[in-house]
Order: sequence, then C-alpha cells, then structure tokens
Amino acid sequence: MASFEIKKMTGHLPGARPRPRDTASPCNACNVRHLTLCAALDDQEVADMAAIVSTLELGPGEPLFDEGEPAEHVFNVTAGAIKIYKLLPDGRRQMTGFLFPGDFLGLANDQIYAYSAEAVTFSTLCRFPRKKLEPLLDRYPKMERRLLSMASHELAVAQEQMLLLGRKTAREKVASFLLMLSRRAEQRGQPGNPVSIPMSRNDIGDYLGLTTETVSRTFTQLKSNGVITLLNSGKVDLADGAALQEMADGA
Amino acid sequence: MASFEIKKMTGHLPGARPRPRDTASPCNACNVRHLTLCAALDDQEVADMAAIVSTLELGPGEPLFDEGEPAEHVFNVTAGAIKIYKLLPDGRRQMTGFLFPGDFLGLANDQIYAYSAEAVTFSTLCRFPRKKLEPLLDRYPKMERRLLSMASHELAVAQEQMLLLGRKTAREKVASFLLMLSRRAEQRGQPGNPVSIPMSRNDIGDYLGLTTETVSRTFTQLKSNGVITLLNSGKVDLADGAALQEMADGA
DNA sequence: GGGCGTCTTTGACCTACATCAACGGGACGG
DNA sequence: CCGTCCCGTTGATGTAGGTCAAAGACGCCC
Repeated sequence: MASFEIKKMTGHLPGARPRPRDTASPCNACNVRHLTLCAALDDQEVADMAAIVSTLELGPGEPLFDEGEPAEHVFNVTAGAIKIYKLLPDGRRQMTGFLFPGDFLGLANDQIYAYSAEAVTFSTLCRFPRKKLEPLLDRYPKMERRLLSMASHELAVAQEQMLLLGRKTAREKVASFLLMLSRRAEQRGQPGNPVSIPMSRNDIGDYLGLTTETVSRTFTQLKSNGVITLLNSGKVDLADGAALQEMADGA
Repeated sequence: MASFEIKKMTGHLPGARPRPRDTASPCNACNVRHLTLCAALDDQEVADMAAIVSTLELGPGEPLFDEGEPAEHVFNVTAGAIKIYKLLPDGRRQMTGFLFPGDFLGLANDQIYAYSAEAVTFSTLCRFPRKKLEPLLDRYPKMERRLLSMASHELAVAQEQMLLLGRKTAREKVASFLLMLSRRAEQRGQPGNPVSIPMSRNDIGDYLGLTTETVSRTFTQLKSNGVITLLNSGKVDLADGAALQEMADGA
C-alpha cells in the first residue's frame, strides 16, 4: 500500500496576502470572467460582486484552506494552479482536482470545507465572503443557475475521475491526465500542445491513485513508445494524440 | 487488470412502465418528500410539481437510461435501489453511486446523461420532464437552491469516493461501504444494523474498484475477525462498529 | 562556481489484488 | 423432485504496481 509522506513545502510563505482593493473594480479587468461564476453578469451585477470581492495571491505550496475549516469564503482562480485534496490519518493523500483560471472552489453544503486547497504555482484568486455572496444569489437567480451548472459539471468530472481511479490501468490514467490538461489549457485559450505540467510527479500520482515512481515510469514508457516527448521546463509534447486518446479511453 | 463481462440480466423486463397518474397528487402521499427535491415546498408548489410528474416502476436489473442518451427527464427515487455506472469500451464498469429513496438523479449539464442507471431491486421513481421542470425552478428559487444543495452534497460524496478508490485498501473500502449503507439506511428511517445489502458482490466490486472475489474474501475475513456477521437474505450484522469505523478511516 | 536540497528516474524486489478455476447452495421452472 | 442457472465462496497462481534504495538532474543560494 502507498505511504505518502507530506513533505515540507518549498516557497511556503507565512500566510495569504489579501491585496488592498484599490482599483474601482478589479472585475472589469478580469480576463477569465467568461469562465467563472461571474460569466454573463451585467454591469450592475458585476459592480455588486466587485463590492464584496477581495483578491489574493499565493506562492507555490502555500495553503488556501484546510479540510475541516469553517467555509467562510468561496473563491475563483484567476491565475496559476491550485490543487485540492483529501488526506487519510496516516498521510495517504488523494487529489480530488487541479484548478486553473476560471475555476471555482469553496462550495460546501455544511459550512465546512470538505477538502484542503493549496497553490501549485504562484496563483491569484478572488475571494467572496459566503455571507455576503448568498444575498446576491437570492437577488440574481442567474448567478445561482450558473453555480448549479458549474456544480453539475464538477459532478460529471468527478464521476469520470471515479471511473479512472477504479478501473483504469496506470497507462490509461496517465494518458487521460495528459489529455485532460491539454483540453483544459485550450479551454482557457492556451496552447493544448505542447502542454505545460506545473505539478510534481508526486502530485500527479496522488491525483491518479499511483505512486511517484509509477507515474515516472509510465512517462518514460510513453516517451519510448514515441507517444509523447518530454520538453524542458515541465512541458510535454503530445506527439501522437490519437494514440493517447485510445489509451485514455481504454480501447 | 480487471475484465468485467456484462452479464445478461435476470428479471429484465421489456421496458419501464409509466403508471397512469390517476390519483389527484401522488406527492401528497409521498413518504420520502422531506429527503427529496420536493422538501419544503408549500401546497401550491407541490401541486405544480404533481402536475408534471409521472411515476415509474422498475424490476431488478431493468435499465432506467443509458449513458449518452438525451437527458429528457430527471428522477426521484421513491422506493427500492438504483445503481448508476459508467463503462469503458471493453466492458470494465465503475459504479458511481447507489441511490435509495429520496435520492435524485438525472442532472446533466449538457443535455446528455453522463452515466447509465439501472434498478438493483424492484424500485419506484417519480419522473419530471426537464423542459417542464425548468420553468418551475425559475419560478421557485427555493427549489433551485435545494437542487444546488443536493448537487454540492453529491460532490462531497464523490470526493470521498475518490479518496476511497484511489487510496484505500480492500479492507478499508469494504468497511467504508458497510458503514455508508448503514448510515444511509438510518437517514431514511430504517435500521442501520443489521444492514441490508441488496446488491450483488459483483456490483459492490464495481463500486469499490475491486473484483467479486476480493469483495467476497474481504467479507469472510471481516467475518472471521468477528467484526461482522453474515445473516440470511443479504443482511449483515455490524458486530463491531467501532472497529469498522477505524478500518474505514484508514487509521 | 560549488554545495545543497528537492525532484525525477531507474533498478531490484515484494505484495495486494486480479485472474483462472472449481465447487456449493439457493431460487426457480418443469 | 430434480435439473439448471446464478451467485457466492474458496483455492492456486499470476502480475501490475507498490516499496525500498540509489543515482542523476535541476534549480537555487551564497
């Protein structure tokens, strides 16, 4: 069975730094708004959101919140990459998701975060106090509808991940992972190939239900099959996307 | 790797049988309303729901819908047990959930069911045409709020299941499964101990990411440790709940 | 530029669970 | 009452991926 020592973080900063809300509305400059909770809001609604938002920066490895904390805020990622995960008492860890600009986190139906969240790379987020957001949801059903749509999308993604975790082989898992990163990069307007892999092998393993070593071996296996090429600075070229897709689907 | 042949169903009936909506409102007699989407609706709202609902019966093994079908309806389980699952092309199967009275299914943000659903035991459901339900959600934000709350609860459950699938041992998985069934039985007012296990070992395996044989062996192991007792007609006595809980938590 | 800490890769070995196979028992139909 | 069909259980064996160990590789700081 796996043992997952939680290592000391590199670049761990003392705490999250809220930035003063100096500009009239940071939301007007938000370049991922079309992906977020704030998609399709009119000027008045954006202004209401701007009035309760604050922005946040996190360095690599810096925690955003921990499982079990009172869930006082919800967040939108605006830059960087965030990992969310659950732990077992002995330290085994399961990543339940990687979040990128436009993604939303902090939904918690019982006022307690159900998972921990931590920055992978330098990241920025906007933060909404739950207490102040809820009245806005009441006022603007459009936003609540949007939230429901995002939640049900998350649910579909989670079910796909269960299929991966329960029934796919290491090769199929890694292929699925690479394609997922590629697609999501494209969704936010970045190149899908070569794809940038900001997280460590260990993080990937904890996302796929594998060990660091198996992830590494699988990468080298895909590389020697000519399906991918490992580039510098954590980029991977998906040389044979069709083959990857077949692998990922378990065909 | 696992291979999961999909066996011919026993008791497979030709198709779902909609029952005529003869009574003025089946909802008034609904004994699981407090658990469902329809919780906390007033008389007018319940009447509106009753106007668009039809009820449905399914025999064991009978399908409700398949992954990929247009998602024209949403459902509430009112009796029995439903399994939902996803398949890989070669037949490997991952159950993504078991649904009991009060549970909701059919949310699909892109108009296509993301999973298949099939009865485990004889079951009854109420069915709402999505097209007719959506206007009601607009009219009654309370219902939409309820739906969001149910979805975010589902999401938390899904994340817990990812932890199980990715990081727990067979023993831990089976212990978690037994406790889950027990808790859910209690939630709908049934005895949590002994707990009734309506689904086959094979179904359990596909839920936990294990094979039939491993599930069976793990049951007998727990039995010989005195932690559980297998009773007749698919009931299991949780003799040492505390030990089970420790196992499930991975302590 | 050199030392250090971290991450990745690779190798040798091990084990939890899968696979393959056989048997037993309850439900059901004739 | 007896076959047949599932389903569950148990046993023997195989293997994918985990564990343990060590050697590069890549910053990063002084």
